[in-house]
Amino acid sequence: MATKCPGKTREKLVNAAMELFASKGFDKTTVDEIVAKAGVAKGTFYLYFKSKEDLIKELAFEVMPIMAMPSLNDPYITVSFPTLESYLLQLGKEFLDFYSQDYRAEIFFHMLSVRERLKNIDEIYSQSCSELLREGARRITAYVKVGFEDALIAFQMFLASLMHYLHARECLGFSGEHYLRKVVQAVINHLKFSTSV
Amino acid sequence: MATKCPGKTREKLVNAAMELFASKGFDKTTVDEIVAKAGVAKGTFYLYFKSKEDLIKELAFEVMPIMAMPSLNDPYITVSFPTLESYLLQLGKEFLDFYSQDYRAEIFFHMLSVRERLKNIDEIYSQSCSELLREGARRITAYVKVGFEDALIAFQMFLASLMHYLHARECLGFSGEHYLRKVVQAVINHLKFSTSV
Amino acid sequence: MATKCPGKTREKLVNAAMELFASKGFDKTTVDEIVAKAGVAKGTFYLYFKSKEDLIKELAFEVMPIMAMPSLNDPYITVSFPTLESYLLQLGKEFLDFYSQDYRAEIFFHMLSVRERLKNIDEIYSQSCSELLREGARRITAYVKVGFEDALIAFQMFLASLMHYLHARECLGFSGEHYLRKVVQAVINHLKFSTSV
Amino acid sequence: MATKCPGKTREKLVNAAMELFASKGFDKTTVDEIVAKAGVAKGTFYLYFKSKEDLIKELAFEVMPIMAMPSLNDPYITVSFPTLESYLLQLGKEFLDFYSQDYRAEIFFHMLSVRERLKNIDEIYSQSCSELLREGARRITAYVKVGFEDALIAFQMFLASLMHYLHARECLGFSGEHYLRKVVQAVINHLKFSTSV
DNA sequence: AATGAATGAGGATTCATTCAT
DNA sequence: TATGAATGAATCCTCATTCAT
Repeated sequence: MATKCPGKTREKLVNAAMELFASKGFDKTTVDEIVAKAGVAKGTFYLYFKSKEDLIKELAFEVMPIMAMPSLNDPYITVSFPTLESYLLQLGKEFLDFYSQDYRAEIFFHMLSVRERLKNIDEIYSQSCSELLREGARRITAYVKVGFEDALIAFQMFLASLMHYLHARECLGFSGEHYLRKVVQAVINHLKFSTSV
Repeated sequence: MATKCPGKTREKLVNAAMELFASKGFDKTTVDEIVAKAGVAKGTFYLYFKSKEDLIKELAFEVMPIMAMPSLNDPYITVSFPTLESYLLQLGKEFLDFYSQDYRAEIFFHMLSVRERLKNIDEIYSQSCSELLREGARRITAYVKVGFEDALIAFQMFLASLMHYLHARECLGFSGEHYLRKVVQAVINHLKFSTSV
Repeated sequence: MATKCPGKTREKLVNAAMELFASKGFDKTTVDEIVAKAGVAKGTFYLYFKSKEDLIKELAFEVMPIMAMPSLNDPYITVSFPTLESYLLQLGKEFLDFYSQDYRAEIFFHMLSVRERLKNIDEIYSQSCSELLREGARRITAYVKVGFEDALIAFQMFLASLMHYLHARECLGFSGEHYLRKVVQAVINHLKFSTSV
Repeated sequence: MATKCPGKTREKLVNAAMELFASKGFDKTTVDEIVAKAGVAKGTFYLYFKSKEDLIKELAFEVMPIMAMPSLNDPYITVSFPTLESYLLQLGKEFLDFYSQDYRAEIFFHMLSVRERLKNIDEIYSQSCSELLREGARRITAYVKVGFEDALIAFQMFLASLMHYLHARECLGFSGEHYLRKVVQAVINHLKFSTSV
């Protein structure tokens, strides 16, 4: 009954919850299940979280799309990725890899659906989404001569397509990589047009 | 206490549920609330639906994206819309109008998030999504000389962008119409490239 | 499982709760115990009461001192009880009889102690206590020529003594009847003095 | 984190508990709250008290009516207070002053209501109440020529009236002093009668 | 003496579903 | 068809107490 690894209890709870939320949804996952999976007692949960909903906030940030694209914040990126194409491929790969851990996609869609009810989550999402889009657009303008608005639309379409793929995979029949290449190509094509015009 | 308009009970229940699901989510909406809003007795609910989940299936189909684009199935459409651009603008307008009734978008995202758990819904979604994408691609090929796969990607990006707009609206700051024009333009640009190559 | 006596469920719950609250106190009595004693299912409790505290309000009024003295509101009382002494003896007897059902006294003292926390109960008590004192004083003035304030004090002392007896019984060693006679005599004595002056 | 003033921990706990019990009642006050208010750790509580109930006993005695009337045990009192009237006024003043610290009255009523359940408290109360009444009666007989039983009744009525005032204050509308004078007068009046007869 | 993380039995409340009328 | 009282399993959360440090 003693603590095997001190200080890890919170982490154990978060991980257990993550997996359960992914497979069953927030509302259907019980605190009982979380603590059972984490291997701690019921009361322990409430030492670390005020309530079940409190835990949700903890998870919300971790599955946001902005967390899925670390290269978006790497300042030396233009060096490693000389072309926009290679850069977008990198971002796309990161995104698909990140969400290939099923529970992340599940939780993220859950976020979207409960946004209305949970103000905290709504704020986290709105803010991180804005940041993501703006940063993405800024990066594009570093590669190609295009207006910010066009870059924004381009990046949003890129992001939207990746996101849509997460739940339309089986309807499309393409592999992630193939799909990604096609989408990047489409974005590039479109941008070429915007710049040449 | 007698039914004023016989035969409308089921409809009243469906409408009540729709609104409640949209604002509170499936799991948080109780049968009590549904019957209260519908103005019928508790037991009556079970005359029309085997269970709460049974009702969900009823609603699932109604908020699917395929229902949002009636023009996709209109056989005479190429007449009214001579160009791909005008056609996509029409589809996009229909889509945004359809989901401008907030509860539809809410319920749809809810669908996505519970798909894993509710096999029925998963099937409905997969099937209708496939149909939608394929029909959209087919239509594109009627306008421009492009391979089916490219048309599929193009249409999926179009659809994905519209869908993403539903929850990224406030992060973008564009009006629906402006955004739509930009997205259609991007798709067209890309397709021009694909065909010319 | 069928209802033996329709419409009595609420009453059964109230009675069961009354007895349990008396012997264990509000906080220590569980809803489980109440429904077990009432012979209904757990959920049934919440059909009739919003919460456990809601039930308390129901009981609060029933154990108030004003309920213990029905003769206080009988308009023909001066006929049956020609002297103040006989009238006070009657009121006192009613009071002691009422609270001889132990649970009433227990619940009443509980009320006093939770008054601060439960605004509803505080209001019920304050109002019913005012009414009781004022009516008692009015009755006294019908028997003897005395100012209202003196009558009020006299009646309050009478009431206070009876109430104190409920928890000081074993410290005094008198029987209820003997005690009552003494108290009534004291009140009468005092009033005689007030009037003669 | 070290104790600034060693040996004061127990006292800090008692004081914290006193305030909390007064405002929330025993059952609703948690050990968590007590230690938080006292500024010590959870485990420390159990160094000083076997259990929460153990602490209650500690407090019970401190709020008993007998503690409210120190002059009752002063052997030189007949010197300072030559008349019964002046003596009762003194006792009454002490009583009202003592319980004017609200939490004492609150806790005392709480005691009364949990007496049934907590044998320890019941014993403390019974004993201290007996002592109080007997001592009060004895004092009265030192002033006036009256039988012990009559003195007992008189003192009990005096005490009961004061106690009743603690929760009927707002129903009466008198100031404490005015009320006290009236009650003392009534007791004196009654005793005059008893002796003259 | 002091700490505070961990415990787990216990209690309030919810809600989908049934069924006698 | 329609009703709504009754059900009870399921779930969230509390809190007194322990114990290794």
